[in-house]
Amino acid sequence: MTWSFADDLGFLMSRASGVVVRATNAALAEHGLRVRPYSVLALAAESEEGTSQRDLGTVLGLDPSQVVLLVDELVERGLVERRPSPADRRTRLVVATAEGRRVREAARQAADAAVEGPLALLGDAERERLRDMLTRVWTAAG
Amino acid sequence: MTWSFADDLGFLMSRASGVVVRATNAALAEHGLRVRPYSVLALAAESEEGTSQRDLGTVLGLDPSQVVLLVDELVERGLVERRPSPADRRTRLVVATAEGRRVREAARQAADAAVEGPLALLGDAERERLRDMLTRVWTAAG
DNA sequence: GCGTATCGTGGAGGATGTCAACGATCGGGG
DNA sequence: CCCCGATCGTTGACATCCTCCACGATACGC
Repeated sequence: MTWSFADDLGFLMSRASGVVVRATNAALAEHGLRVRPYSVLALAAESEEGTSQRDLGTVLGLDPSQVVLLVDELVERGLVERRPSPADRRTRLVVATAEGRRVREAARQAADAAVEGPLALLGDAERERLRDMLTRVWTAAG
Repeated sequence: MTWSFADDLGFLMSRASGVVVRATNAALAEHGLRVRPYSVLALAAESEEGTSQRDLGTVLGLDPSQVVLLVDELVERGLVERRPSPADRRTRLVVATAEGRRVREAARQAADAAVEGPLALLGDAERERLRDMLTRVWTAAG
């Protein structure tokens, strides 16, 4: 049986991303994380000096008000900390703690492994093409 | 500037589908619809006899309890109606009204046009490949 | 017939997205 | 040097959306 939606790109992208997100969430649950807090933690751990909350929001496509809550949660659990920026007293730099970096690394491996399920039917070259196309869709919208 | 997320397929799929969904919602707003109610309406309009709410849920990946509310909303606006099934008194067939079919057609054209923005950078052959890959991701998760 | 499964419905709770407002701070133009 | 508009973080409100659980009504297999 085939429906009009089976060839609708918007529908397919929603369903596929839902599948991947759910698989990732299930894997992250062992580490007490979900996709959103994990992405904040991972991005904060990318730089030694830390990342401003505004930058976290822009890169991850999150409203600043959501970043506050996510960072609050991570601070609560000792995975990141807020530091004053030496250059701008308005901004607060979010930097991962040693514990945060450990958790992030373990979570990353779990997430990568979990995603292999849904992506099993895609070869390396295909994934590369998929990455390329999705990036173009993303950037075409500013 | 490039981050670790820029090549994460899960992240890209979420962002890209978000872009498409937002563009679609904006286009559907002129017709007083959003993506979810629209998809229910469209699927109901696919068959003359109507579609059971359970089937709507399974096909669209929605919880049955959500389908109830979405159908309620569409009934309220006279776009669909619930009919008893001749074969099973438990199921209620959701069938689009004449008005519902008109709205659905207009909404479809608006949605198709809106999606051309984000997908502008993809050629026809690429869209076909994208469809194929996303379908495999979707079905790989059963 | 009787037990089990299914359909629609209702309700709870959490997660997510969007928007408006506000104090504190920065930066630039006069 | 001072003021004004812009920016950063934060809070609050609100709508959407997802995931469960429970229930009455009905169907179906044994």
